[in-house]
Amino acid sequence: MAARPRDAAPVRNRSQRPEGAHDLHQRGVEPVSSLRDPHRPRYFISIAAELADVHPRTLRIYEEEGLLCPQRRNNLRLYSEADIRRVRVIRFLTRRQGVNLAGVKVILQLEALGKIRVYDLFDADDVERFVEGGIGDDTDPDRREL
Amino acid sequence: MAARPRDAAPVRNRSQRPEGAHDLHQRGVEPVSSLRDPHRPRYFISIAAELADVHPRTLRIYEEEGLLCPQRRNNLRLYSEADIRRVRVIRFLTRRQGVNLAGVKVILQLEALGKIRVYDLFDADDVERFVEGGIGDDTDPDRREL
DNA sequence: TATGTCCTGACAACACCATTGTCAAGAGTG
DNA sequence: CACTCTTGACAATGGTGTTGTCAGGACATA
Repeated sequence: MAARPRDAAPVRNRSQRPEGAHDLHQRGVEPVSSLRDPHRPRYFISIAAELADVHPRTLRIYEEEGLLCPQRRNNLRLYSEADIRRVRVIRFLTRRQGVNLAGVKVILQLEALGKIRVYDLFDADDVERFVEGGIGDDTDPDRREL
Repeated sequence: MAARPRDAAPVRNRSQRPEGAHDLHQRGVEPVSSLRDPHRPRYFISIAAELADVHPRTLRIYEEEGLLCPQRRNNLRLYSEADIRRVRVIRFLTRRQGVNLAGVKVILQLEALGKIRVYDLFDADDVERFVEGGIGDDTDPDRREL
């Protein structure tokens, strides 16, 4: 494989983190909930892609499709942990359940309306494997099972 | 177009109707509800396909996918009006909303669980155009609007 | 007997979808 | 300067949904 092109399989670059991100990565320090606000925009697209296990190009497409709406700062997308979790739900529905994006939209709208919870629709362990796992604490969900 | 091959775009053949079907087609006779039991298996696959505006091959695939379960008599599929209505809902979700079959399964399961009604999720007129319309009285939904 | 329609299992064509890849040109940051 | 971001665009690949078609057999009807 040649030199890694731009937006290729993402590699974490700490310098990309917005203000405050470093604090969250001190090993063994459990962040106070005010630091772990799940809606706080904190990750650049390459990091969010890595945490969500999708391509940055895919995140841009999800936004175009109306599935995501990350905040902007100086026209840079900043993803929150809630955004990342949402992408993981989408990933669960598309990869694991084979639902296409049109179907995902319907299902997520039902969840937004409070009629369902994706968690309750499928095997909890199955959903958990896709959706939960390190975001703020940077552990890889698959690696956690080792 | 050459001679119509088997299972091609369906053409109604009255001889295919199971017992009792003729009674329902007397013009101007409003059937008693006991005749119009929506769960009564009454239509061969070619007629059901025509009424649902899909191909017989598609009905067989829906059955394979677990989306439909028509009754059998002497190993012949017999579809009820409820079956046909269900196919029309599937058609609405796939053609109109672009949802794939995996997504349709999730949505229909939610309806079966009583959590949602597909009718309430979308514009009622839109759903109506796809789902309602002559089944027992053999009017074509699109033709009704003329 | 002949015809029509059904059955299962199988392969295929075509249009569309989802994800990724790549590119150019520009902007911002260190 | 190097890196990463932005938008807009085109393309490759594997998968999906619908339809088409085939063979061989079963059943009903004329």
